[in-house]
Amino acid sequence: MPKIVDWESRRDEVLAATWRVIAAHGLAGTTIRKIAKEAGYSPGVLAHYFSDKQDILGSALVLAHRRVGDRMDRKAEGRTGLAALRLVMIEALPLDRQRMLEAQIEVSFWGRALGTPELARLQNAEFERLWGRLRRLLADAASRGEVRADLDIEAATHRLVALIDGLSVEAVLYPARVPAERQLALLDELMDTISAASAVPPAAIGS
Amino acid sequence: MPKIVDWESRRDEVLAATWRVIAAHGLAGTTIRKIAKEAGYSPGVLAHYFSDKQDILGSALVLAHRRVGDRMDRKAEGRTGLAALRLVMIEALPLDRQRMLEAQIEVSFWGRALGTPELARLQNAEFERLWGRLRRLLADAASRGEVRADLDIEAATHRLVALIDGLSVEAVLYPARVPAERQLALLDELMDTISAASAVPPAAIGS
Amino acid sequence: MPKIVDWESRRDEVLAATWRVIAAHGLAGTTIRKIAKEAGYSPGVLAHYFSDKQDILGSALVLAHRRVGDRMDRKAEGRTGLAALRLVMIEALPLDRQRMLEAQIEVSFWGRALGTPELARLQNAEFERLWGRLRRLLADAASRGEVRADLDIEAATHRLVALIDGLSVEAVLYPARVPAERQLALLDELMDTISAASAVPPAAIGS
Amino acid sequence: MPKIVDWESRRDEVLAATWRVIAAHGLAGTTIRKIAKEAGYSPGVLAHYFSDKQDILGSALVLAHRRVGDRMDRKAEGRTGLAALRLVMIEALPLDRQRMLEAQIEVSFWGRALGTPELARLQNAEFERLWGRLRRLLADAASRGEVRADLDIEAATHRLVALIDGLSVEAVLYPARVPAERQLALLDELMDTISAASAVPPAAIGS
DNA sequence: CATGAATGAGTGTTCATTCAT
DNA sequence: TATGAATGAACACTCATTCAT
Repeated sequence: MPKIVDWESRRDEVLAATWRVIAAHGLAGTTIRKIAKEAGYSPGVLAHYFSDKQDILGSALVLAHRRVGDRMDRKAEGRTGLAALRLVMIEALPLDRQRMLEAQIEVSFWGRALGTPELARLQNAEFERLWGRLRRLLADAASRGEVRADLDIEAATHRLVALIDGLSVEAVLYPARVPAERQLALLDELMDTISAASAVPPAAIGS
Repeated sequence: MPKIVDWESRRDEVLAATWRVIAAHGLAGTTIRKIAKEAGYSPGVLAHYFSDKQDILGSALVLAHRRVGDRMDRKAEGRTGLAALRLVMIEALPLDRQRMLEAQIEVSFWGRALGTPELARLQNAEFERLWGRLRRLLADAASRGEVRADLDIEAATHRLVALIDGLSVEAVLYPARVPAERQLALLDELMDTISAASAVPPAAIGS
Repeated sequence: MPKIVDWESRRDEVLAATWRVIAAHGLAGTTIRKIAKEAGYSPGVLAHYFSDKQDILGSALVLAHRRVGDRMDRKAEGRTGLAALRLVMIEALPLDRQRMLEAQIEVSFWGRALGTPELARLQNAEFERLWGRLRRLLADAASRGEVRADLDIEAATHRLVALIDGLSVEAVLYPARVPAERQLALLDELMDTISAASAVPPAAIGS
Repeated sequence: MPKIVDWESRRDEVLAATWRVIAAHGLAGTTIRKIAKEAGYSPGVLAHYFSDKQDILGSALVLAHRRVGDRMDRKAEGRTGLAALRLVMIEALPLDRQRMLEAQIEVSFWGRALGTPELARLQNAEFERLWGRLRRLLADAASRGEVRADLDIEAATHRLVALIDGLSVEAVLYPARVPAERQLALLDELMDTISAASAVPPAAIGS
């Protein structure tokens, strides 16, 4: 009678350990042995839950994204339009320890995509989900008349995503330069240029 | 009468080969053997020009930055204020093949900083230079009355830098999503929110 | 139920293989690959039992000394004074195959000390142990009135140690010149000059 | 018209540099580059004076021996028997800086013999010369009636050689334990057991 | 299921040697 | 004759992966 283990929770446990190792040693310094040690298991056990190292790393990235996505869902629940968008954006910015860790994971994987097509595809799909989520929120806000009438939703989505990505890498590399207040200021500035409530004349922006 | 080689140009030759290897195989897949092969030498030669692999990689990053900086100098020469700033920004964005390669180099190194404090310090210093250059240009523009009277120069610098970083990583990972026109549109939008010529009432933005 | 290995005995197994490789190829020709092959393992295994090559070599030297020391303990057990001293000396001289191997190990490491301070320290500590053991035995013999009343114990200890070292290197380099009988003759001559019982007329020495 | 260089003196210059490198870095840390640098030449020039590294090292050892031999010749000139023997022995013991350097060279090469048959043969020949020199001096002393009538000249030679070798290695590894006075004391003790004049009462030895 | 011993390919690096200049 | 650039093999070491227990 084999021991019954909670497959999913065991996997998540290992993946969370993977996050910590990546944050501490970088992706290049992340070995299966370090992950196993951090998780409290023997190196060989990972083979039961993952096919290989690539699987572990990819899964760690996906899980991190899912955690962020879940938080976004919870925070935006019951809200709509720009109000929901702002809360979603806040979950994506490296504003506290947890989100800082997520940014470290994220940035670590970016450079890996160049030599690992499989990972590049994965990142593309993940990126697509974030992009789609933001675009949907913007479209929702537009349908509610919350945004400037002439807003280019694709371009606006791009501005949001670029802000997340830009601030993420800066927070990882130069944390002192990216305090939470600055991040919120840049976010709100951006939201203002989107908002219909802004006194900004349409013709002056995005032309 | 020994064979005389141009030390500097030989180094640059190897570093350019390093760029190509990084772009093709990623930083993790960049080995000294591949660099030597790409440069057309035997693995041992690199020891003549560099102390170790870290030296090669760090030098490759610094040289890439210097190339960008030199182009910025040339393009901005004889110009001032926002006009100079725009030309400088254009050299930093992944708008063509060359600048795309530079973005690939840049993004590849970001993830490496976490496990390599030495590299993190180097990146900090390089980042500081870009940040300082942009801030100086903004201050120059301000002194010429080209920017909004109430502009927070630090925050505006940050928006510029975040745009560069955000678009860089996106261009590397999802090139189809970041065509040159989109990049220029986002840049000009940002320039507009900075410019005094903008009809945007000061109170409406960045408050 | 993982495969259980006797850590200590596996280490000793590798170290004994190291001895054989050193004796056959010299310390300069001793590579991790040769050691692994001689021990019957793949090169990578050694990393499980030793931190690095220095660790292997140092441990091989220490183990060789411990083997000699253990034999000395066994042989001298229940004996005292000069009788014990003589048996101890015999274990240190390259009188048979096993002790010849030990001499080869020993001599191989001497030259290594110059460029390896860490190893020099180790050798100093080991030398100290042999010196102390011989001095204690001499002091014991003195307390039993077995040695000449005016014997300088430090100098006498030195003569014993110098004999071991001198004969060791000669046995390694010119084995034909250092047969067992010659070694025993030199040892007994030396013991005679120490012994109080030495009724040996001057003329009888060296015969 | 080619530049005329003094072949021999250029070789000796390189070999003296080799001694210094060996003393400073050990034989294992002695590279052709270090030797060339220490001698003030470029690495490639050594190929003009030596066939390969082995040639350099072997020649360095032989030259060191010749230097010692020359000193012995000079010191013993005009002397005979035990008086000459004592002066010769003194040149072989690590009594001052120069002879200490020679001991370092010597000891460094001992361990190398095991993996380098060619070097072992060389050392055998060199050893033979020292052995022969000492034996001749002893035989001369015997013919002059200076030694004990029943002295075994071979065995006595061996005691002399073993003293040199034993003290040499100890001086290299544990210099503090082998001060000049101790070396001279051990030498004179040994000379006493050889000398016919030795009216030394047993009790006086070792004081 | 879990272990951790074992594998072996691949890495950065060093170095004696060669050779065009 | 002298240079030092270039070669390429060998080294110690790391690590993902496999597998007997």
